Amino acid sequence: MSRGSPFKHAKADDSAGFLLWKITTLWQRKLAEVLSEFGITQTQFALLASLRWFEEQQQPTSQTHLVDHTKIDKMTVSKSLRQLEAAGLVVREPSDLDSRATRIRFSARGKKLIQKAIVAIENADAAFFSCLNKKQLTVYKSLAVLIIGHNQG
Amino acid sequence: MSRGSPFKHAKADDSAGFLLWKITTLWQRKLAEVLSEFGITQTQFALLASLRWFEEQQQPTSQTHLVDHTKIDKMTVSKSLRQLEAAGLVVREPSDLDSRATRIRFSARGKKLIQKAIVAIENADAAFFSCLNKKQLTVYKSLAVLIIGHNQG
DNA sequence: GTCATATAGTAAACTGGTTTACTATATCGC
DNA sequence: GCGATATAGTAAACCAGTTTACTATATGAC
Repeated sequence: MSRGSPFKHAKADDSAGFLLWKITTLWQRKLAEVLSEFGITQTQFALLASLRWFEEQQQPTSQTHLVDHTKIDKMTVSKSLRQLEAAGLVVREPSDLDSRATRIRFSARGKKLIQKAIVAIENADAAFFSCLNKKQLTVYKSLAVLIIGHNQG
Repeated sequence: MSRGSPFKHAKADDSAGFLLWKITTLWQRKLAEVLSEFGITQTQFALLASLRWFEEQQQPTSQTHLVDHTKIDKMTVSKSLRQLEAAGLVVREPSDLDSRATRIRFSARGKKLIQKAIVAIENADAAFFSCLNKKQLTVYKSLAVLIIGHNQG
């Protein structure tokens, strides 16, 4: 934690974790703002994006698949998918492979929405990091990959 | 968002925002784990750390000061401070400068706890970023500062 | 002084998400 | 097959934090 003003201005002598916290706050805010246009939360976005990935692989998708893939806890996944169903963005139906499981699919509306949402997020992303030039962005991302590798599992 | 597996492995061709989201998740998890030993949330930690900063400046601190400083919304600040008061970590008393305002101070226990918590967080921070050497860390932080500067206000 | 406006803080209702404890089905060892 | 164990999903209670709408005090214009 900075020995100077810990919250007002980002400084290079702030700890990495503190800078991370600030970036995150700003990024989350932007994310929430973009997603609110689509009427979905970050969690729901992650689930839909994950679902899209499974559908691209042509894999029938259960809630458990989404849990494993997104690392979102299963109760949250259960509730969020019911909300998404209520919003008409996904369809839930009993799996024919495993009668305990629920198969999740996009509705037509849901598929369209996630396409658009992903584009919007990509744009927001580009804008957020637009102060870095190509080289800096590459460096930033490679360091990020290092940190992630170091801290997961 | 990656065109490959979007959630399993961090890759340098993932978008910066997606990598940020992953790092953040990992960092928040670690943070929550460390803070749970002290029985406080991240929000409460931020408030206590901010309060410590004000007390170091020898400034009498109101809830509004904490709101401005931490950018946490005022209702959350109000509730969190009441919890912290109930936990015996801070003292709330009417301000003598402004009779609408509440002055916030550490209890002895609160002061001790935040010292220790800050050390614990600093250690967690060092461990989290320990895969970067000194130079890399400096680069990472300077890019972070750029990004923050670009995106706030 | 007094009226209009701004500020400090909060109650109540709500939201998103987690924890705990459970049901129902599947699978594995025998 | 059949009993033990694991897995898919959920209901209910709970928790942290936000939104909305409000009270009370302070401040500024006149």
